Amino acid sequence: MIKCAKCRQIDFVQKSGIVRGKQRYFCKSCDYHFTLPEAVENRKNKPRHQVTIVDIANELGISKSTVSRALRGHTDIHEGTRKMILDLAQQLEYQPNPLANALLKSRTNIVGILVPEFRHYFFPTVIMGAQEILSKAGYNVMICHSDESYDTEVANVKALMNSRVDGLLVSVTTQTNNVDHFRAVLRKEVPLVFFNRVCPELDTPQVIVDDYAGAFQAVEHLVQQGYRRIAHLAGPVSLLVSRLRMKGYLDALQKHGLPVDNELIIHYDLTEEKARIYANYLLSLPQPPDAIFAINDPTAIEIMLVAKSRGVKIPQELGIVGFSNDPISAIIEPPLTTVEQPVWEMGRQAARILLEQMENPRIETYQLPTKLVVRGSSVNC
Amino acid sequence: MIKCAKCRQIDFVQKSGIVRGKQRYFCKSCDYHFTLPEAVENRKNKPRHQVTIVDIANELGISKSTVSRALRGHTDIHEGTRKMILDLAQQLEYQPNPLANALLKSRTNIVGILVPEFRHYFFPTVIMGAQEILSKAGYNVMICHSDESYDTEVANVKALMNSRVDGLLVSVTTQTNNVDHFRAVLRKEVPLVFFNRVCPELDTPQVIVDDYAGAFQAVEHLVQQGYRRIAHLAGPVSLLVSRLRMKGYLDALQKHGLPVDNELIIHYDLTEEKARIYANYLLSLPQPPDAIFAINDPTAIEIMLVAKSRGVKIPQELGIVGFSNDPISAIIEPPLTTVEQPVWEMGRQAARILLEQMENPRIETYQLPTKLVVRGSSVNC
DNA sequence: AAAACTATCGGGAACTTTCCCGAAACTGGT
DNA sequence: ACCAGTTTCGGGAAAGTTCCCGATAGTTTT
Repeated sequence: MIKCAKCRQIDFVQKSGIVRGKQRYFCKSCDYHFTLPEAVENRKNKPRHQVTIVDIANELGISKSTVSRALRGHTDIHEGTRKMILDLAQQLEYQPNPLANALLKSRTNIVGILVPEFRHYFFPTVIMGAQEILSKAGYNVMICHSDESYDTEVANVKALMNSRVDGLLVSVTTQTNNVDHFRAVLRKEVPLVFFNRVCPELDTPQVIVDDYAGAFQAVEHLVQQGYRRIAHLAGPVSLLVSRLRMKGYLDALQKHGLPVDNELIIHYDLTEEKARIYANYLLSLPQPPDAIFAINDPTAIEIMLVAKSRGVKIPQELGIVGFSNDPISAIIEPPLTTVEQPVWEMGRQAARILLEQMENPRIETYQLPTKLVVRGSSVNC
Repeated sequence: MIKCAKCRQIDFVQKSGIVRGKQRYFCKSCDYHFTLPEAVENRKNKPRHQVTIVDIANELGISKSTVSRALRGHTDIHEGTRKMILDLAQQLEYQPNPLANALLKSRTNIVGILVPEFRHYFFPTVIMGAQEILSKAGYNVMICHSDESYDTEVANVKALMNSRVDGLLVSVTTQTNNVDHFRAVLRKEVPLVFFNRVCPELDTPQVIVDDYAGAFQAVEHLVQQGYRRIAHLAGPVSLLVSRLRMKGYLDALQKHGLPVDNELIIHYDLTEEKARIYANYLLSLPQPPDAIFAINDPTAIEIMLVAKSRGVKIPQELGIVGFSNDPISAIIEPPLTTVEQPVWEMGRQAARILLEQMENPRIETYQLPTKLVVRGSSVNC
């Protein structure tokens, strides 16, 4: 009843157990185990055949090597053959499969970008700048945001690395104190460039703006406008930006012989709620400040809103200066004095450095200029 | 002097041309062509060996199939062996190569998101919502922005498809009239979901908000506040959102017996410059409007700025209502009345539908609710 | 006309993983 | 000891490219 799959005889075939639910047989004659082949209809529903290089080769009766060479623009090929191949490729709408290429060369042509947040003007704009350069260079971009959470950042770095990105552009969270996950990236020799919120303790390029000079100018401007009791709502100490702007603030005070009052210096985590809380705190001090230098524009704007709600007049009773020239700062009433930084250019620059890093690794810190933009929130006339 | 690579004799060897810069030889004895092997140091500098499944197999003296099964949590394997493999994998920090998997299964676990711009609150927020759902489902996200350019959009779709994304989340540009590039996506059976700026002519799911009701309420609110000559600065006719909000505007006017003045209806391309130009145009009309319903918040804000610069008082001389409740609209002075839409939720919803689409394709339009948020810019008391 | 080249092409390994299916090594029961 | 049945493992194809290198046919040189 059962024919041996090999010798086609039926006499020596006997049952021999069950494998994966299917009856197995054994032919004593040819000493051969086998199971009955399934109906072919169970052929696994392929997703839809893609036209490949082999299809072209078969169609033309040549080898896939030749097709590959033609498509890659290699020299080692006859002009006629190349034309033939190119024409057919076009006709069949051949699209090379980047996955195969990536597997072979172990490079994906994808760059990962990791930012802490996405809600304000700053990071989306940096990303656009970076994307401009990267897509020109033939790279795709994979964007993650860590939502200011250290754990998410670690997870994202892992996910990006697992996706085998060819490089990483990163701005860390306010919580990032441990940088082991970035060390792992460097250990695997994946190019890594930090921007804005950088990691100076790591031996890899960093792109920042001249935070010190910007902060210094901002505070000096406040002094020149006659403000004397200038507070600073700063970012977390973990961030280099915070420390640099802080130093600019302190040095400007010192230059003009103003005392440093620790009561007026607050580090916070850059969340909206905390900004409001500390703004309220500052304004309800027995001796409240007559001006506040904020770590960035969103912070400055929260301060303005709090001041307004308390009936504190800007700039008469309170001067305010922010940092980064978010478009919103020109719109708000009164318009916000702020330190302009080339945001878009920062993305471009970071991308360029990343690309260069892939060719010839070099560790350097790049600094972009800042410029004070004076508006109504600080002109005490 | 030259030994034949085959027979090891030297007598019959003679030169036989040059291939790729290297001297080639021919052995008459064994009828064999050969070149001298290069020094091995030229071995191509591999990027750094990745630990693979084969490394584990070799280390343990078992086959790669077994390792694969163990790692994939297959049942067909001895508990002891599995533990051994898992332990070694952990020790070697084995990371499966998603590229090989992608090539084999032809799915990348990447979803492409394509938006027209990136500068305002809306799209980044939608993206965050989508990302939340998608990353939970194990997908990475590749983001492109077309910068409101049709050509860039086409190029981006092509790039994304070429990267073999498993699905696409799209909001089209203001210029998009031809949708052949999306038809190509559908033809390749790649799941595609539109959101916000949708393509109703394509048979694929669309996620929108109740634009009609939102617009209707907004305009009705203006009427109830006593405004009688209400203009509408609308988006391009190509976008469904524009048409729906327009219909809401018209119907609200009609319901309250107000005439429709075509002079007061302007379609524009959503750029800042044009917004300013048309705002100025409206306000310098012989019979200027006493209120403007703007297609979205950025437009409304441009109008406010223009009005301010012309000394037009808001809301006394000009009522303004926007659409989408951009956070900036609560901050600006006076605060902007606007139609709130669940932006974050729109991203989540679009992502969920895309995921469902991958399992069982179904064409449907999903509508999220809107809600009027009344603020100072329209309360004419 | 042999020798020395050149231009062009083909074969097959390699990249890493999954999956199919056959096979060996057990387990118990007779 | 023999057999049915089960558990566990290995071999090898497949996915789509690129690249190395050997091979062939035609062309020029001596």
